[in-house]
Amino acid sequence: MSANADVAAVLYEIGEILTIKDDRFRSRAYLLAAQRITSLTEDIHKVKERGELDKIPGVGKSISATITEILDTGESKVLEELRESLPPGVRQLMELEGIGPKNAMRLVEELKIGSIDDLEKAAKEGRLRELKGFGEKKEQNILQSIGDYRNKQTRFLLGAVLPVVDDMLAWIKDSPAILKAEVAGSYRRKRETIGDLDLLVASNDPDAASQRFVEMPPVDRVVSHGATKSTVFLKGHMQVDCRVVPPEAYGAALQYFTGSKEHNVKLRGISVKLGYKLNEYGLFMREGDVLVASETEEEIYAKLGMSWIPPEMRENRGEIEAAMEHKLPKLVELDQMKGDLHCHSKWSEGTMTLREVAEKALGLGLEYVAITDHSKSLGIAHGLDEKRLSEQAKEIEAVNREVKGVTLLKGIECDVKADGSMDLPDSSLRDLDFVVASIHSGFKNDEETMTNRMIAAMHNEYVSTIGHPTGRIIQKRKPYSINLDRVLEEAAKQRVSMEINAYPERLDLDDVSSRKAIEAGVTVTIGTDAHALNQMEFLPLGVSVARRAWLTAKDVVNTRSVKELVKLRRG
DNA sequence: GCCGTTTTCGGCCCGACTGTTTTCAGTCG
Repeated sequence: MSANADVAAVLYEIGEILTIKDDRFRSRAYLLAAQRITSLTEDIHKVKERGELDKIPGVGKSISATITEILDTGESKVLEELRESLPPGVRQLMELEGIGPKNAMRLVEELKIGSIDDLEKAAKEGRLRELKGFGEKKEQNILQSIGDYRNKQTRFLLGAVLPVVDDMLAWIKDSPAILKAEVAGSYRRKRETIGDLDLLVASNDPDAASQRFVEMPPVDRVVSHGATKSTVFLKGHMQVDCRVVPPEAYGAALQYFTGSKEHNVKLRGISVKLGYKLNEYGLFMREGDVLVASETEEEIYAKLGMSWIPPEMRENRGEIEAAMEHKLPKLVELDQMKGDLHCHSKWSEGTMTLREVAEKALGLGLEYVAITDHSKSLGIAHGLDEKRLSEQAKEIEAVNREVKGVTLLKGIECDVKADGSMDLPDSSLRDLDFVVASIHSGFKNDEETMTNRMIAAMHNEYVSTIGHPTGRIIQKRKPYSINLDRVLEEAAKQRVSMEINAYPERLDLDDVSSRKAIEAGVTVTIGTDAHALNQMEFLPLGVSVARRAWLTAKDVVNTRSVKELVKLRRG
């Protein structure tokens, strides 16, 4: 899949530079094409071989030729020429909040500023105000932005912002001025990382509501504070934008601020064609500004001739077309999840006893949890050998007798050795209900080696699923090289599932690869990989990935009952 | 550059806030 990522990166950069050059429409064309290719589940080489590049939505003759050039030569003349046409330093300056293309160009061309360090020096010396339109205040803001930029964590893990959101909503809702509040944006779409939080508030007293917002305890600095729109930074450098709207416009505002931007642009284009105008206050007739819908998202989508689209799907990946034909899939829901299929305990590197796991599962409303401690090669994690595994089985049976209403499944997260064989003998695996096979070593091996290793593991008849199949750690470790097409083809043949690991740093497989798995005829299992009791609460994160991948209940093994699950055993 | 219930040319989404240019451009989402 890296060819898709490479092509998308080139198209994206072309689009970015065209934006700087104020070539709005060509820029949009490239950015849209880049986005469509990012979410393409098929290897773009195959599309090219079929001669169907221009059948990809947003790709026409010209971009199709550019893609061919990238795939054949690894380069793009269009991009090279654009890069050369841009004075050095412009793109770096635009990394700063408040500096856009216009000001970046002027700073570089008129003041010969070539980097953020240059800019800081000039601002401190008061030289920026030489430029028309720049004053003392702007200089101060630029210095502030440079400070933010140097401290900034670019994006936050979805799992890490959940508690921040809970606290914020509790504070906001505890005010009589505020009628409704929720977080929209990429948080509501459940992207794996979140750039900032978009808080939406319904109120008939916007001044009081905004005031309540900027007075939140964790606020470090107020960036802007208007009647209906305010922005703050929290301690820890997370940005939160707040919009206040009257309650009758709440649905329109929720739709608007949930995005994605590309989804909304497309929706507003369709509105125009139907004679409407769509903004954060509602859907209006163009003639005379007559309000058509605004209270709920459902009404707005309905007036545009569409089914309501779940937020996780709003990425302009074909969901609008599907909604117009009323052919959206019925996405898997959290309350359909009957169990957790990856969980550690004190027997290896977890911190909780089996009994605690069972009781926590009851509290979460689960019917079962697969106990999948590490196997013996992971000495550092106190992995289980044959003997301890059979001792653990006895304890599992005892807990199952004592704690009613939930079943612990006997399982293992079995290490896949370098040659693709399993770390425990079949005589041990045979007695288990659920086997997660995971690779924990040799991440630097080449694609052929890793792919063959994984495929060999799937040939063991006791393996149920492949754990965290790409090994990536978000923002820390790239996926190891595997040929996912080959792996999925073999998984379908061997009837082995692929895991969506719900641990916040992993979320592996990701949304696009999970979609690809289903298209290849492979089911997915969702596991929290919990090492502590509260980590069993990560299950919703895994469900979010599945929903972003358009998965339905039948695609996800966790929706099966214990009986059905045990029937799925291959060995 | 792409696209088509405005159809092969002429469109291409919409509004709030800031700073400073007394009427608006730039930036952001």
